Amino acid sequence: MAVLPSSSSNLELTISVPGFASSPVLLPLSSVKELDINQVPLEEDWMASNMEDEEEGSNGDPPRKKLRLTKEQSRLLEESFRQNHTLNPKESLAMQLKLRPRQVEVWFQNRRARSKLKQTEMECEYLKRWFGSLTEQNRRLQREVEELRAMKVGPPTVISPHSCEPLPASTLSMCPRCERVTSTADKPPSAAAAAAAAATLSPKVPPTQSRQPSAAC
DNA sequence: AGTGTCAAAGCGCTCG
DNA sequence: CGAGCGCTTTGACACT
Repeated sequence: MAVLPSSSSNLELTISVPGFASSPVLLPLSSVKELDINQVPLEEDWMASNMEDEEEGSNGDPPRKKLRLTKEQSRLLEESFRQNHTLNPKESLAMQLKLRPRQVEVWFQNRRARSKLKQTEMECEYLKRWFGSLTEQNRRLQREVEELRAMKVGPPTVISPHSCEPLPASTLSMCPRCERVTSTADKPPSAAAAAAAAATLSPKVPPTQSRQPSAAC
């Protein structure tokens, strides 16, 4: 994932749809809002409650206290996450934040999960839009076919320059650039043409803008 | 009361 | 075999 400078209140994400160059997208980070709402506890009080948590677990059913990270802790964690999505070395960061290494580890795990979730949501959103535009394009082409059928123009007789025989109408198509009738029977699709067709199908460019004049001529 | 968020825990998988 | 990680669930807390 690309790392770009961003403010601490933004969650940096990239979307990686197959065939697409990943593009960073900035999203609001909801956790910051929550931390703003909360009063930041005094360091000593907060640490005291943290250390109480550390003692738990020796006997059965210890009450699990909800930990709230301070603004500064969140900021440092986010900064560290932006530099590297995996945690290393965990002890030094934990010491810097006055947290247990396990807490820092868990934070990174959760942070990665949130990142992935956001990315999945964005991919889903993108695919929905893509599906919509493909549906629209399909509708347009269907209409075009109907119009052409309605014209009921007799098929032109085209003599192949190679075989000197009349070509079947089904093999003929109009080049949109030079507006000449070409035949697919004369020229079987090359590997390059197939690749170009695949490129048209793959979402490298917005689907509605991907129709280029064919390179038949 | 219902819902959303997020720290934390538990479990299984992979890898060196 | 242990460390590290992903995935899922749990529970505390805030907000409506």
